[in-house]
Amino acid sequence: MAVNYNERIEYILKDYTAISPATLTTVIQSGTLASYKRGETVFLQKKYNAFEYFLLEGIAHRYNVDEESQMLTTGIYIEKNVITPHFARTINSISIFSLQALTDCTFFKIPIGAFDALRLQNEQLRAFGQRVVEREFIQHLNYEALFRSYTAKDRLLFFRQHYPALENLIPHTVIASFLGITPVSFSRLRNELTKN
Amino acid sequence: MAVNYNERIEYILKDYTAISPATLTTVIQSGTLASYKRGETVFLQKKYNAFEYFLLEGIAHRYNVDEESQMLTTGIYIEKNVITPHFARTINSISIFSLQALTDCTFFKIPIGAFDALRLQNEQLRAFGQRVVEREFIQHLNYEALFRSYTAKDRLLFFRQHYPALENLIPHTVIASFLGITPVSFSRLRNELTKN
DNA sequence: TTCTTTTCTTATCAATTGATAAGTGAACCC
DNA sequence: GGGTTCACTTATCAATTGATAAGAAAAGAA
Repeated sequence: MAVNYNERIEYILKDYTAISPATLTTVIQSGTLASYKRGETVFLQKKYNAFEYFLLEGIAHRYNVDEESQMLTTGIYIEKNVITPHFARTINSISIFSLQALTDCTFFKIPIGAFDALRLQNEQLRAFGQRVVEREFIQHLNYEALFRSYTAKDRLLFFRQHYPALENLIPHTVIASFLGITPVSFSRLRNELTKN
Repeated sequence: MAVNYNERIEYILKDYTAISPATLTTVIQSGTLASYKRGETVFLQKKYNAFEYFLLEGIAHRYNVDEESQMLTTGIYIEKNVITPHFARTINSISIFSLQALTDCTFFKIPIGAFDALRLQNEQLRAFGQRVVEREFIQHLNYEALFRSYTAKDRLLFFRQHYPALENLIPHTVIASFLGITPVSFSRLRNELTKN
């Protein structure tokens, strides 16, 4: 079953705001497709990057590496979603986290200069960019509450609601890291929740 | 001892980027001072707000109220700092959190329209705005790691490093909420850490 | 002042989570 | 096929954290 990537770009844009056919065409012409195999890195923390990304197919996660070279997952992206925008994940275009494909992935990527130029000309794309940022902050707010006042079990239930079926598709170590618990605790909670 | 508020506005601006005397004057003329007594609300979640704020004197915190009307503190602001910028804390100028004075506070507030206009004309203020956002995201990243992979004791130590002496100035319930632990656990950790 | 209220501490016990190690099963390599 | 590695589970025990209640100290009110 072949995936229609242009339809997915349209889906993502329209998920945030109204987009005319002309705008859609302009966006599609401004970027290119990029595919990554499971495990490959899309961009690296502390490295230069100057693209916006739409995740068209597959699952990816963002992570940071701490002093003891332990990987910490701080976000998970599923298909038909935008990756956190460039301005919010870089400083002077230097990434503050890494992005890795957890399954085979296809992205649509647009050079940041081209996208900024489009936004200047196009009201719809300005609105799109603004809505993306708004959702990003709402999510941020949810997570602030989630990690401060919910138990690990609650966080797993939250995860299952927001990322259904993902538990069977990506490594449990990644999910456990994302939820802020050890893989052993994660397995224990899974066991406990299936008993009910 | 009287506080020179203009000096503090200058301090805050220059803490982020170079600011000329002319720019400083323009900023000062664009806003007004606003004072709040301890316990008073500066702005409320789900209410309209259209200002940028500099905290010149005092301590404030941002919080949200959950389903069980429990207050959850998600950020603490100390004097000579900017409050999270308008675009990052509102959706269509509706606040996504509340801000409350924890001690008597004095803010410098600028209507968002006036500040946006200044930024359009003034390269220094554009840079200022950008740096504020950058620091905001860096802090966000720190907290993502802090709550996912550090213990409550580590978070308290982090808090003491970043907010020295604050433990004696604001309610412990606020700090405990901010750290994601109960006030009882907070007291226990304080006790444990003084023994060393 | 005295009384009341609020804030913080301490104690006890239960529940959650982590650390470590061993076991199971699947995937992969030769 | 056998053997190895990797991912997940399960078990045991220790450490952390929460819930509840009671006590001590500080702040406010009359």
